[in-house]
Amino acid sequence: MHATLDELFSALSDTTRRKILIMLLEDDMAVTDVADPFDMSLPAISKHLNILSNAGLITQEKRGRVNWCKLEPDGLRDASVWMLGFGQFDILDIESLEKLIETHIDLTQAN
Amino acid sequence: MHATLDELFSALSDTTRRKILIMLLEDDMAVTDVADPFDMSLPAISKHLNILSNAGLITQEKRGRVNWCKLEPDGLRDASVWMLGFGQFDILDIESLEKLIETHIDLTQAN
DNA sequence: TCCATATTTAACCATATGGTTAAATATGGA
DNA sequence: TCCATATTTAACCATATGGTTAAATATGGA
Repeated sequence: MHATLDELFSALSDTTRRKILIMLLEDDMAVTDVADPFDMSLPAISKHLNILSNAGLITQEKRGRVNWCKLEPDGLRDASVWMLGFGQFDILDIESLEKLIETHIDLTQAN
Repeated sequence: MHATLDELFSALSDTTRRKILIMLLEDDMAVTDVADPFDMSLPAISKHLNILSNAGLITQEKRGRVNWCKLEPDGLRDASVWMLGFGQFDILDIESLEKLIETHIDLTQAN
């Protein structure tokens, strides 16, 4: 039931969907609220959310009549692994990568 | 003339194209040689190569009648930046990321 | 029970995608 | 000059994608 890399990258290849992911970084959201900032019909957003679900990037949980969308934390993993495994470590110069990690560790220890 | 993230992720969302990128990691290749392992017509491969070019993932250089394809080292950068900037640093657990970096630094210094 | 709210399903449409084969083009070499 | 090799272009095709509107469905609340 693992999403394929095709599904993953394909899900990421649409601006609307990437924006939705960023929004969900903030907090879980109902479908209607996800749709709000977009100049697009609700069914269109519903379809985008399905694509994100199938790609394993979000999960949806129906409580009452509200369908809550939340980010799936591991969703990007396979794509990241492919990109790093691809071996072009210089993609991000190592320095800025290290800085990111340090920041992350600081945040982790601050917890 | 920068490729969009849409183009980038879309280019990566096809198995054939990802395989081509891996092949080019080895060495630059002529179109015919890229096509060889695939059960697919030459024009189909030619189109895939165009998509990879437009996404900024490869460059092509015509020498004589041969069109040489080579990996564009920075091609994945924007996609990586998006994914890291997305903030899910735990995608790859930090430890394995650090190991990758150490390995990379070792290789760099061995040069 | 009945209406409002939240969301999905169905039917449709235009365009994009990934493939095909046949023909065109350009270069190399005898 | 003429053929072979390398590749692209053109025309086509089936299916996928991203959108629409209208109708259906399910739950909440008065």
